[in-house]
Amino acid sequence: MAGLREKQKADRERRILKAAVTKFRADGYRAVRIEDLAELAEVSVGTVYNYYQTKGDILIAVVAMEVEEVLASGARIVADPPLGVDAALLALIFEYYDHSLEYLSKEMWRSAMALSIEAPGTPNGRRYSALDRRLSLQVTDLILALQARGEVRAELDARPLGELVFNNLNQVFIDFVKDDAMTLEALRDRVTAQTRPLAQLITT
Amino acid sequence: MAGLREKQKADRERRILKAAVTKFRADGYRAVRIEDLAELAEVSVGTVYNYYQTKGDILIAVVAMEVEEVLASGARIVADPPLGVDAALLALIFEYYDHSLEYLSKEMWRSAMALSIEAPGTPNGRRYSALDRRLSLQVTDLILALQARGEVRAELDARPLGELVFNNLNQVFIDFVKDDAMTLEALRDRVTAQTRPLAQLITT
DNA sequence: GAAAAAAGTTGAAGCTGTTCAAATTTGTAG
DNA sequence: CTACAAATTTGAACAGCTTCAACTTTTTTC
Repeated sequence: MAGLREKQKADRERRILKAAVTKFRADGYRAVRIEDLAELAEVSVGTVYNYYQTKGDILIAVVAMEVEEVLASGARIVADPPLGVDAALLALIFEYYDHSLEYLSKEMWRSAMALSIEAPGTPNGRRYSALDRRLSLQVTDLILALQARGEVRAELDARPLGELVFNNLNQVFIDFVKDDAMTLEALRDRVTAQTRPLAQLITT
Repeated sequence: MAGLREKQKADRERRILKAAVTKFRADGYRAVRIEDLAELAEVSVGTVYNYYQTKGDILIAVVAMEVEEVLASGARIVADPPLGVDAALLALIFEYYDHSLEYLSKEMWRSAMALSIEAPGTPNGRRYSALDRRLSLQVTDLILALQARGEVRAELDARPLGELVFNNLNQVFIDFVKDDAMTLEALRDRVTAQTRPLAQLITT
């Protein structure tokens, strides 16, 4: 089919998303007004709301692209983890962390996290939470892979362990984006201090 | 001194805070307008802003009262923890959880958490983060107490371990307030599944 | 006790996310 | 090609948080 209408629709949505990525990174999520996005995307304010339910919805769409990439990178590590429990866990965690600021500023992360907590029932919030869950499952998958290789004690239940590790790395990441002065290196150091002793405890 | 001015000032602040507690619990943080608080407290909208910087600031003040109480309860457990590493850790965690909904609804928690993440530099955000830090330190203190009693391996560093346990209980609590259908019992079960194996690993 | 200064209160105006009824554009039928 | 229907766009209107210049109350000064 690909009628004129469909083509224009897809084009408008693309333009709005592109405007959002550009503006959010340049001026920060907070400072950007819907009117600014509409102007840059060459549509009206009402049209923006035709494609995205709220301002937060636009941000989540941007964040989701980033997290999908990270999940793909993580899958490669789970498929063939480095030797050693601590090395494997930290490789996955650093993969998450190191890519985190590639497309998103700390301010954008803060806003996205705040949105997902404040409005968990909305499509936005659900979408963000679903991504979190997939990240958590990926950590569990890694532990399962390490158990299969005989590196992690077989009697331990991988699921709660994976959740524990993910919850910790996620909370440390929250602290990281809350503090504009904190470097990626400091972030790595902190998570290492907490993850390594655990890794040693669960190693066979 | 206690001049008339000081007395009226303290009285107004008290009335605003009381109005906030009442209204937030009754109608939810989101639904309450500053105008509603002003009306109930018998002041003008402008006066509310004279005592609190933002709407979020009022919420943080309410939440802070709650967390202070929880810290006091927690201190009693740290002073004389139950026997057994898992029992002691879970006693402290349950103390936190069980009191959490006494004065605050899930919606209020969500809003407060979102605020602290979104605006970490404001007095509000800093205040909330400081409370989190004190909670985290309390968990570390408990582990130190258990080490002193010889129940936790002496060679383990209590600080990162305490942070790990706190980060996990905090993240699980976030998931709890994000899901209106989740019960306190389910919350306890989840944190137990994750904390107990760790407790066993660190036990002497 | 009156006048001046200091502190605090007030509510209308400003700003920005969101809604919705009218207008426009695109697709379809005869 | 014209008339009609369906889908989409539009921007003015609305709501609620926040600001601030004018006003009121309390304190200080003489």
